Amino acid sequence: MPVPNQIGSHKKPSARAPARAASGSRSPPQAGARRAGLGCAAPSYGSARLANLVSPRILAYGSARKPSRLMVSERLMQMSSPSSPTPVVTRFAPSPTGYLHIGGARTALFNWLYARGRGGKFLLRIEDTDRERSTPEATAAILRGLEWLGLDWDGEAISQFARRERHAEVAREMLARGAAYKCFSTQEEIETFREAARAEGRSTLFQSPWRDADPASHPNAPFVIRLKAPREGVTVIEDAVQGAVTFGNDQLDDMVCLRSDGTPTYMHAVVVDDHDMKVTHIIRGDDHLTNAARQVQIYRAMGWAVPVFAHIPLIHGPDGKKLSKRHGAVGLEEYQAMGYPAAGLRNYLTRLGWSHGDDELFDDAQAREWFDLPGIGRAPARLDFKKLESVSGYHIARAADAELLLEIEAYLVAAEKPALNAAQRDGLRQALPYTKERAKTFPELLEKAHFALTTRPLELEPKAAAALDATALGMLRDLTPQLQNASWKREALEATAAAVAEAHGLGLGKLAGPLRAALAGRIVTPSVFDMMLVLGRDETLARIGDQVA
RNA sequence: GGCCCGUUCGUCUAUCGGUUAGGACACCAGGUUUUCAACCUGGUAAGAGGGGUUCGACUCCCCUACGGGCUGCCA
Repeated sequence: MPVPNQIGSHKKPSARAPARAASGSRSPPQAGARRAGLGCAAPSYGSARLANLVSPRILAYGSARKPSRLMVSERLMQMSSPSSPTPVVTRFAPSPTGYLHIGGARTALFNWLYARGRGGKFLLRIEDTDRERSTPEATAAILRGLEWLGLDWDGEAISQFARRERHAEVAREMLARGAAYKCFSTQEEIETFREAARAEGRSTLFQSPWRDADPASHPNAPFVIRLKAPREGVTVIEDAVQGAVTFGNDQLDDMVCLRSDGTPTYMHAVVVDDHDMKVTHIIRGDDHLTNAARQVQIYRAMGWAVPVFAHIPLIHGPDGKKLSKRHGAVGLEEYQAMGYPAAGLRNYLTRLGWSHGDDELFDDAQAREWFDLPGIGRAPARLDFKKLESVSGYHIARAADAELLLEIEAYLVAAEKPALNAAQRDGLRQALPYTKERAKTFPELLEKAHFALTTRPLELEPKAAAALDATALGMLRDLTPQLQNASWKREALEATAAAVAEAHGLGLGKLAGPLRAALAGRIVTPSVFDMMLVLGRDETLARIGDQVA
């Protein structure tokens, strides 16, 4: 687990490094030339590295069909080939407006897997520019969630809000480059424009009258800085998951980069931050696919290298609808509180919307090795708790006892259940080998380990009490002296029990039921012999004695 | 409304023009068994619909339907 991270550190070299250190070494921008010559009919990647990504066909005809996934993946492979030393840098950039959404957790997981599998970096950035909705509590919840899921990030989490000066600086530079302009239109004017457009059935995308205005005519009034986006041609996103996605530039308006109060918009801040953080691969929800087109225009306006985009489908609820609170658990913490092990959730979430052939169950090392962008599906996946349970059971069964114990205690805290006392912890530790193989969740495991957590006198469940009828008690009485002398080994105990049952002309099953009831007070438990081994001779005899007395 | 994305068993998915369309979860049946499980064996179950292209389409193209996203001085 990473050391607790501080938000908003200004010491972060990657965050505060001057822009020229990053962009100065890259190929010179060609955006200007392209805009003049081609009207931006073709994507103008500011980097030779990324130019590989685009097939000649796409470059020549922006509206060309999307290439097959194979074509895309081949180009991606070229990119990460040894000839390209660029280290992979991914990031997770949640808004701190609530809990960590399970879908967001999966996005973080994909980014983490991709970076970690390639010796790259996984960064965390908190998008807290919306001061109204951002809270420190939400940030803390996100960090806590990521730590629980086992997704460690490099360096300190970066606060986007803390970087607002840098965002403004870039906006001003765009202004200086002629790639942006000051817009003095008021919100009311824009609204009026939109209403009129709607009424006439025109596009409601705002067209500012200030786009080509003479600076001499600028009033002394508040203004926003808008991107001077190309109006002709198309913008193509070469997406590692969705393929080439083409947007007509007439669908993209001159978005606001800097608000009239001097703060950056999300669209602008992401691009600046991703560039400054040297992010090479942006893996995020496909609700950002359209945004990507607008963001690419900012990259081009600044002559920056465009990162690889991978827009992954969102997770849906079991009914196929967008995952929301009415589906039950949406926050990652709820999953911890339900008692799923982190490793199981990682495995399940990784497999949800991504595949590596028929592989279903794997550990982190395998996931890191196998995870790749072409394996990501394009359709939204539904949450299936049955499968989550199954996968979780697999991971509980193969977890080391010591770690399991720690995780179970953390679960107890998360679920707001009473903590284990020393005796219970010890009992659970001993019962673990006999219970973990058959539990899908921690509460289920605890239920099966109940016999080792409880103390005499046992409270009998009604069904357990019913199992202790006269015949049963008779057998238990006969069993007692045998147990006092038996060797406390599984085989010996089995033989002893079988002999007593046989003496009564019954099968072992007829004895096991009552014995189970006496030892655990319940009828759902591990093997009676396993329980006897865990309990020890004295406790076993005492519990039987409590019933036969 | 406009633009963009998606659609293989109930669910997650494999399939990269030629397969009896495979696996996993779930479900059903049987086996094993000291309960619940776990485990073993077997089974039911799928290419949204319609047109093309092709000797041959789940795979490529078009249309329709359905689902989702974007269309903000939110992120």
